[in-house]
Amino acid sequence: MKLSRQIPLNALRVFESAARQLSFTKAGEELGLTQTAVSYQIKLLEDQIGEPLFLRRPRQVTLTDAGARLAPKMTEAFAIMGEALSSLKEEAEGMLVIHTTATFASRWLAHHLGTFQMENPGIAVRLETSQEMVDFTRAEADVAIRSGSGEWPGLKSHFLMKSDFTPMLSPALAETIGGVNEPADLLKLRIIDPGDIWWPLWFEAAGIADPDLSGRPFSRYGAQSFEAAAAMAGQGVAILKPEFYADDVALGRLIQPFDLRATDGSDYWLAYPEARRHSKKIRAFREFMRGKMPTFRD
Amino acid sequence: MKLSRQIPLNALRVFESAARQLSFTKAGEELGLTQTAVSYQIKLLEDQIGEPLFLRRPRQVTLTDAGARLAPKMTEAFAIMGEALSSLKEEAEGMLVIHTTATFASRWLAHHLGTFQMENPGIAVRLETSQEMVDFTRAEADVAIRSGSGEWPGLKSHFLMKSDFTPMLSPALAETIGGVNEPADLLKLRIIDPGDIWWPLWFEAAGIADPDLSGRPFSRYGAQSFEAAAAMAGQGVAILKPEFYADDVALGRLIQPFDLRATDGSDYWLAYPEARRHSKKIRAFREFMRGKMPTFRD
DNA sequence: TCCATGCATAAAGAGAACTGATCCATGAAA
DNA sequence: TTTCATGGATCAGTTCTCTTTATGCATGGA
Repeated sequence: MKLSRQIPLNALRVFESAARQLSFTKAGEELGLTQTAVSYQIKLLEDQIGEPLFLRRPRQVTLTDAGARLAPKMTEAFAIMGEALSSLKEEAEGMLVIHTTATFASRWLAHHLGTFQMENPGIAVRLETSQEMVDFTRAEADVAIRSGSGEWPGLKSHFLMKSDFTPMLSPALAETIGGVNEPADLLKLRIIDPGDIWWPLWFEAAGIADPDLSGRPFSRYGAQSFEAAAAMAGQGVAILKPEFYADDVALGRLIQPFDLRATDGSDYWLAYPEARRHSKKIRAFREFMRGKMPTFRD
Repeated sequence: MKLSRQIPLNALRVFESAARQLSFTKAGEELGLTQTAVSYQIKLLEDQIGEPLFLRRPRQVTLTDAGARLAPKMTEAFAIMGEALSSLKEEAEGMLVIHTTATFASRWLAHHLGTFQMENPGIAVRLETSQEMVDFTRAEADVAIRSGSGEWPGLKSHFLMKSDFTPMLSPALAETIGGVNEPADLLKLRIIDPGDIWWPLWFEAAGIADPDLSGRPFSRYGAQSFEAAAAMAGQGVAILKPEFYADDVALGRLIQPFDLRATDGSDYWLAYPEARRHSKKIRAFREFMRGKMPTFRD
């Protein structure tokens, strides 16, 4: 059975307007309908109720007792709906939930989010971090910043930057072997997380096809930011995305001995559901990222 | 523009049910829809709002923040509507407005309406009397009892009884001329309202083709019940519908000297708008009339 | 691993809803 | 009085929303 058969909601909506204005024509104007449609809906409702709601007098309609009782209730009910709906839209536009990795959050967003909030005082930001790409149908998320291929079905994604990496270490540690001058020098030092697949990728790019990392003291940190902290503490060489550690280089806590970077093929992307690309808050964040990321692409 | 574009009322209705039960399938059952339809409507609403309302988790859905804020408001609004609508139906069914002539009201309804109200304690009766046939689109009326042809467009009408008439007078008046034995005797008496077109019709039926009524003392009462009162007071002979005065005959206040009745072609009918024939109160009144009127016809 | 549950998606069809044209009644203005 | 303007009703035609059937997918439990 059609839903509209049970409670003729559209007819009630039309009735509410017509009762408020005591005119079918005006109701039509208010609702963007023709007078014909209003007449049709009112009759529909009257048939459903089994009672006339309007008395048709020439050049004006008036409410019957029944209509007069019904009208204020309908006005009230539709007011509640309208308010709930519009306040929902407002609130929804005021809260931006960003999902990203712990590393990107701490190393990049932390530095730039303040600017976004200055520019968008009406938008509160909530940051969620996780290792996996967020599923927008299962979690409350507006946008995600992730490394990957940029191919996610149903999502619109914008290229942010290449996810390439290079060895980094503390200046003091480099000094212990008289400076790091060529890639092979790194093998004289402790490698932080030698199981990381980035290491063989980088060494291969550096011309050292098959470095023996297997026998080395093994310590898995799992998150780049922890590895970076270990490197800054002089505990070894870490392989990091230099974009994230520009500050630490500037402050002398880390050095990047080689310009050479390697990549594992996955880049950083901004992604959000295709259907929500016109949302105000999403547009605001997208434009903010475009301004902050020189390599941003649509 | 379609009305449903502005506020997707049907989608909200579906959302309300789904949010209350946290299940699309159950919502479908409650509303008499398939799960597919529910899914479609929810998506429609989410697109309209620009914000997901449900989180789809395996084997169950849960409300997002936005959904949780919206749901109680919708439940409230729909409750108001539902209550207003059902109380309207109850009230509407509890008040029966009968339009009829003053004569029918005082001479027939007055005697029988008590029975109707005993049988239908939930229905209050309001009686409106007027000379003209009521226009159901312009006046608050549920049923009308009228004499006429029974042909009223848009109205369902039931034959009640023939609208035939015969002379009636007080026994005392009849005695003054030694009893009324043949129609011509009536011409010896004062005729109440000799201008009434019923008189020539009846005399013609009685075989007196062209009685001279023109020179008689003229008094126009206009309503049958006033003429009847005058006849009972012995002021003359009135031409009346005997069905209305059976009581007065039984009490000896009036006599009907001849069985002969004449008719002007119009009968008594019960009428109401075709579209409202299934209304409970109208059905109740129709069945009541059927029981009280031996000549009632569908 | 297999089955039951619950939602999503696609395609197609029904019919509700809307429109445009026209008609009618009435009150006001000429 | 006649004419005009206003406001609804009616009718037929059309659009497109909504619904259904069929199917797929993911997950939790047996």
